[in-house]
Amino acid sequence: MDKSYSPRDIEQPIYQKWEANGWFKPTGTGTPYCIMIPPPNVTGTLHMGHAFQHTLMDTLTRLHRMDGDNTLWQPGTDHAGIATQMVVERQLNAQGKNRHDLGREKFIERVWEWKAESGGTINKQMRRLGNSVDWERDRFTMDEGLSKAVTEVFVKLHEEGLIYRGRRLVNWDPVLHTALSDLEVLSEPEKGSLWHFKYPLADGTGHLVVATTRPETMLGDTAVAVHPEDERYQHLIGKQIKLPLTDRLIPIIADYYVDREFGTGCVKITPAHDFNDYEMGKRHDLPFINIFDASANLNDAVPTQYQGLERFAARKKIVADLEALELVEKIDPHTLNVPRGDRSNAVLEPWLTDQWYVRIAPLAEPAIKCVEDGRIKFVPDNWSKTYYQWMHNIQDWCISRQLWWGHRAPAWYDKHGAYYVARSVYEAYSQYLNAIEYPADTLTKADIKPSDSQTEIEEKLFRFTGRSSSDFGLKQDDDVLDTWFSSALWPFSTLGWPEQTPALKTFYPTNVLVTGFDIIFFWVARMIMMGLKFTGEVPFKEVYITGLIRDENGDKMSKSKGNIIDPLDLIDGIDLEALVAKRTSGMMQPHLKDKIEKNTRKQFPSGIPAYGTDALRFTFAALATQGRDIRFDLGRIEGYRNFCNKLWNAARYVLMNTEGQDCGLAGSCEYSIADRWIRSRIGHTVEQTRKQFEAYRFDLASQAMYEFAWYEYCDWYLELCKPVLQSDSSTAEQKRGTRQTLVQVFEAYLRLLHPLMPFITEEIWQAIAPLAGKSGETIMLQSYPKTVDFPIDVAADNAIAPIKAAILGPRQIRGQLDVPQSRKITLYFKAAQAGDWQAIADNLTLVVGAANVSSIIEVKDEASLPPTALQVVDGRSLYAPLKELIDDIDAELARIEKRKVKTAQELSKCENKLSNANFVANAPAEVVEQERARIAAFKAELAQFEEQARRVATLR
RNA sequence: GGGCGGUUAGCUCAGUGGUAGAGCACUGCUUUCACACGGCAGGGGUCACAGGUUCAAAUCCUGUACCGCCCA
Repeated sequence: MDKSYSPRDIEQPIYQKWEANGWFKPTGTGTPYCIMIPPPNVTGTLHMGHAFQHTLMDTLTRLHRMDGDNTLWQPGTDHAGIATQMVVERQLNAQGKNRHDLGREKFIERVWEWKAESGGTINKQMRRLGNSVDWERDRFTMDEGLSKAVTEVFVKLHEEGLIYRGRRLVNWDPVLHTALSDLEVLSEPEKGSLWHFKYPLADGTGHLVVATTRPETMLGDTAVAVHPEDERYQHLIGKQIKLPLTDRLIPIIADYYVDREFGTGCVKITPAHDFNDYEMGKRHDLPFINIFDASANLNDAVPTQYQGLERFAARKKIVADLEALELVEKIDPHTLNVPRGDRSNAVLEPWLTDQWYVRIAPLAEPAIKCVEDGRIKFVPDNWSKTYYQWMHNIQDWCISRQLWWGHRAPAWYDKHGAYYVARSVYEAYSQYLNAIEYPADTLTKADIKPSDSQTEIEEKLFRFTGRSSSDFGLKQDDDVLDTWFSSALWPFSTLGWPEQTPALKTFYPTNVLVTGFDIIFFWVARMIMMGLKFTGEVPFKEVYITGLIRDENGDKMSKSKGNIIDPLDLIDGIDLEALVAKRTSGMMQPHLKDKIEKNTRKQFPSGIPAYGTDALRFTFAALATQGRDIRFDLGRIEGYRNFCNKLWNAARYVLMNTEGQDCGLAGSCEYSIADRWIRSRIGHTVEQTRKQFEAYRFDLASQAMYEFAWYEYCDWYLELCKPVLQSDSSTAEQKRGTRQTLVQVFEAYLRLLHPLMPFITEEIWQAIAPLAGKSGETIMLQSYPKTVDFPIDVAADNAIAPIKAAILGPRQIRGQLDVPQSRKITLYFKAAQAGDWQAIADNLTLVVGAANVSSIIEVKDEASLPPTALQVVDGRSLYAPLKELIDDIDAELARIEKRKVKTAQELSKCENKLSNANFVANAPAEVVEQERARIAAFKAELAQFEEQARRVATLR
């Protein structure tokens, strides 16, 4: 092994070997275990959140694979309708073109080209992250198979009346010219105004005052509403208003929906441009006057002087015109929720259109039930409440989008606007002919086959019937479906549904979904609904909800904030200039550039060093607490990079002491107490790690592994090995026992750690495994360690305590008296319990070597000691002759005093507890006993310090 | 308005009834035989606040304050 740890050199060759050997594929034997990747946007890149979740998924995947399961981690990407279309349109804009210049077909070709160009980025990133997905099963939501699933689901839902076409208000994006679902609307409070307008009564008896936040919609008003019990307006109900700026008369109606407290208590009603007014319009049978076109400019339903005006220009003009008519009573500042599109950020308009909807209530009910009855479990469990709350208030889902990129709705229209939802154009024609009572065998007679393209079908049909396209042709719906509609089918469509494939039978329902809480509604809930509907089973048994990765200030990472960190930059490192360039290029809001540059230079004055994949992965695991927000700070990853370095060097040490030597593979071995102890500890660590992984506590699992490696194996065991291995007095059996333990424990530990840190463990394992008698091409297919492999050894755990005390005592004395650790001293040891001295005596070489003392002497009577420094460790007293340490008596006295104060504090805490009669009476006996024992120990310690102080003082 | 979460060391966070913890940062010592990306020793916290339950509360309950997220 190289002298220094260099992740850059080891990681990618290892990954290539794994992939080339096909080791990521399910083995075909064992219990099936499957995780579906949440498909990222095919043209995007993986951000920190992806890298985080992928780490957790890969860890679970590797763990189960090593545990013998038939393991599949299913990869893939989605087509991200709006996002992708926007990117390609922007590319066209840069060339001074738009999508309409190209036409639909050419435009879609362009998108596919762009997908081919950029689509590899994510897969490349995943390989760098070590993700062990089955690449041969890579899927894309627009693949033929997955598209077939989309069509099948659409047709079936339509057949059952669960998909319908409806004309109603939708959230319309006037910039992107498409409808959006409720979830894609972001409402934020924004500063605006509340305009108070006088609306004259038609009978000339005066006016009333309406308050509105959207003056421009007044041209579409078809009523004014008051609360039915509002005493102020009783006399007006039923009268007519002469709507200013128009010639219309509109009624004054009464409706309980009106909030008497808001504004004047009179509300203008614009049924075609407000969701609440829409409902009221239906209740009162009001006209729906649509005053906007698709870009939210005023259309020809308004008086000529306003036609063609952009909506906010219209607002200004209308207010000005009303002012001229002295119909504006007042304008108050007002904060209102403004709905904006999550992609375009444009202010959305409620707009009357025809769209496809999924009737959601019948799907939601079983989806709620399967969480209630535990067939699906959220981890942490709290998230089920979020899920319920949304599911109980769920609205029908608008699934059509007026885009070009996506799955086109499988519906065909005839010239009368009647539509035929069908699995193919052939089926559509067949339905159509049937609907218009054309002879049923026309298609067959015209020699039309189900596999024919639309062009072929129509050519043959028109030739056969002698009719024309304009008269007889069908036209497919222009709309595409919400990307989430196809994502909702992901757990079964990727496995081959609607075919009953072996993969589907084996891996569905999948085991766990790992995702962020931000897409519980978008995705998780919809997968559950669709999974239950079309397979009769839940799509996954558990949903592990991760926190969201934020920057060091707790802010969400986003391109516009310029605080994004590319996971690959943490792996490879990046210099400051490149980082600044990356963060400030291709910005949507160029005016933020200076600020972003300044912040970046401040936060990373010398760029980002290379930490390697393993350190990054370990950091993610350590940060995977149950909290909702995860602040990513470089200090953490640096610490875990150091951990990698520690492991690397520990491996070098182990190899230096075992390579080419007898590691006891054949001959007999004698285990030292340290050997037995570390075997017991790795067993304990295996148990903890398995338990925490089981509970998705990646943070606690990583902590258990970190602590074992650093604090037990490196800090203690490697040190305790040295005396045995270096001493001439230890026997061959003893040396073999220690060498064997060194390699066996380390080898097991590498397997334990492998799912989290795949690369460094593989690299080291290749060198260590043969010495431990293990063979195999790769660590990733070895068995995951089991607790029974290293049973707990209570006797060894007990015996190591006095040994540790004998080593810590002199170390602490030297440290506290500022004496170099290298100075050899005589050590006096006073036992705390039976067996203490025996443990020391049995391991004299070990202790003398590790403690760096010249000799250890058992103390029976303190009076016989020379003047010494005292340290109490874990109840055991350790003395070292002062003359071997220092000349300064006061230094030792001061040190003793400090220890004394600490002990006295602890003692008084315990005494307070025990002096409470209720405590003694009510607390469990063992707790009381424990307190009593602690008091005794503290008292003994205090007495020793006092005696010590007295004796040392006499030296003055 | 409804729902959910947070407040523990300088910073980032573990810790669900019984001796307050980790990483980073900080201080001193240590560059010799795995590792200075190291070792050893050490300093630092009335666990947001107020009540309550309990022999015992960071932990359970109630309320308050502040911060945050989701939904309407």
